[in-house]
Amino acid sequence: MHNQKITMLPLDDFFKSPFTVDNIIFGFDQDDLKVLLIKRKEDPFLNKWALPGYFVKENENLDDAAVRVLEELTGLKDVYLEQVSTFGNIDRHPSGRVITVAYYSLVAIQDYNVIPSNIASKAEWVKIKDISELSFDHLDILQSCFQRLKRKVRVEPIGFELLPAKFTLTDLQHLYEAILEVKLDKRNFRKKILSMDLLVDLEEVQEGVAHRPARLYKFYESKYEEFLAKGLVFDLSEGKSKQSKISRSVDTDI
Amino acid sequence: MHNQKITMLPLDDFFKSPFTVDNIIFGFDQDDLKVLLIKRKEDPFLNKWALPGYFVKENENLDDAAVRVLEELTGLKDVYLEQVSTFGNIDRHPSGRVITVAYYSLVAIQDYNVIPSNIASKAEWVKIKDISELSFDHLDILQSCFQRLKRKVRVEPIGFELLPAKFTLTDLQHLYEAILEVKLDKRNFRKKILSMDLLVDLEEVQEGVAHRPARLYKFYESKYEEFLAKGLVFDLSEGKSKQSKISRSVDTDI
DNA sequence: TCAAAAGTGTTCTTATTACACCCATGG
DNA sequence: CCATGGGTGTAATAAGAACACTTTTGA
Repeated sequence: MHNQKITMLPLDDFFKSPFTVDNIIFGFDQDDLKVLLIKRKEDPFLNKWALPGYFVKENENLDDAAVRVLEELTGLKDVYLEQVSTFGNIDRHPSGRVITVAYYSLVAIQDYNVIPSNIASKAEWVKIKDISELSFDHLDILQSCFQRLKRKVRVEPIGFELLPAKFTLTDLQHLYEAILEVKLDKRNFRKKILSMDLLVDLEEVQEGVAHRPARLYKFYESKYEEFLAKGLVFDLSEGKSKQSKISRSVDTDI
Repeated sequence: MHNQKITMLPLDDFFKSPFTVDNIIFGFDQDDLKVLLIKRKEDPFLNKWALPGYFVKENENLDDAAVRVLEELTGLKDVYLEQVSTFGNIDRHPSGRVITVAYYSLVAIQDYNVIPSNIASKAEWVKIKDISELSFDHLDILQSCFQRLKRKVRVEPIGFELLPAKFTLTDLQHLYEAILEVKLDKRNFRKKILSMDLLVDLEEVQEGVAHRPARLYKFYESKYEEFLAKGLVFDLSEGKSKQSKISRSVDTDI
């Protein structure tokens, strides 16, 4: 205790790096899973597509930076972001070493109005299957977050965030199919999802469709949150492996 | 393209932080899950217990830094480390802002010889349930990694890393019970684990125990790796919720 | 011979899978 | 009246849960 000042090394003795946050915002639109991208108007990667991300400030927690940067570049506000992982290879940024922390989120595309600004000349929802190239190591980051989403979908209910307030069972099935990249059986899907007591039948139907109109549902909010908190395993994929095992997740974070 | 030099901002214009890696090394010993801790011989937190972690160097990838720092502080070599998450709140380090990336690993305690050095005056395996206080925000980091381990155990086989080469079914059951913090039914546990074709009966028994000696098993390596790669759900806990659903994981990383 | 842990099966219940036809609407 | 997607049930199989007694060893 008496020599505290003597043994403490100043932080300036250590290597310091700039660091950024990058956001992967997933949205679902019709039958496609999409990601929000910006077109850069700054070098490096001028005029190239990238994830909306930028530098963290000195007096800003990482999580706060992710929220701020997302809003500055795309206009998206009040989005819940979850940290996924950190990319810190020495050569990942052409201008020098930059460490980046990746965050992800799920949003309903129709609820947000995208306004590009700051270093973004454009901000657009792009189908995930059409993305083959991105700035920096953003394609790796996207892959990593997509893996996380696929995993998460099996352990938590997902959809509230990605679907409009009223949706059909087919919409929900298509969402699961898009994320899991599988085909599901309509009857089994419905049986399972309805047995969970997670949906409320709105006693309304679609209008103006050229076929029998589908019933509309919404999520039963308190039940949805209970499932989120308890983290019940919630696998809707089928025909996989005969070695499947019953599972339950206790944890909240994935 | 013509004005690339003009629009590119130098990285020095942005805030730079020192950053560290912290390692959570889980081990299993008898019936207890343990974590490798060091006693610090440097301020801040002089003489306090902490996770083995230190600053990253300029020309070092994050993953490489985690491996190096672990060896320097505890003598553990050739340990596979997996990134868990990054802690970057502005006030997490008393000397100023330091961002830390947490890594975790599972090892068989008896396979490693712990040698404290560098800023570690001691390095010891400590029972997880006996840890109530750690330096910095290391208790939060530990909690976060323990959650991850609990999740992982349900989605991948675990044990190869934590158990000695030869073990009994009861050892394996106790490992699962320690991680999941539940009691399992002996018959159901054995039925399930043996049906997976993951273990090899060594046709040997324990020696020198004051009770009927148990058979010894080892992991069937190629099968084990196949399970790791395919990520089959592998839940051995019971008596949880009537809402359990059959699940399968496709992803490798957790 | 006693204490301690090993080892072993069955029954009941619940969840998953596979699968095909009629219905309601707009054009 | 036709094309389009909506909506529905059952039977067979597989997996999980609950549960108690006998065996083997060393002390």
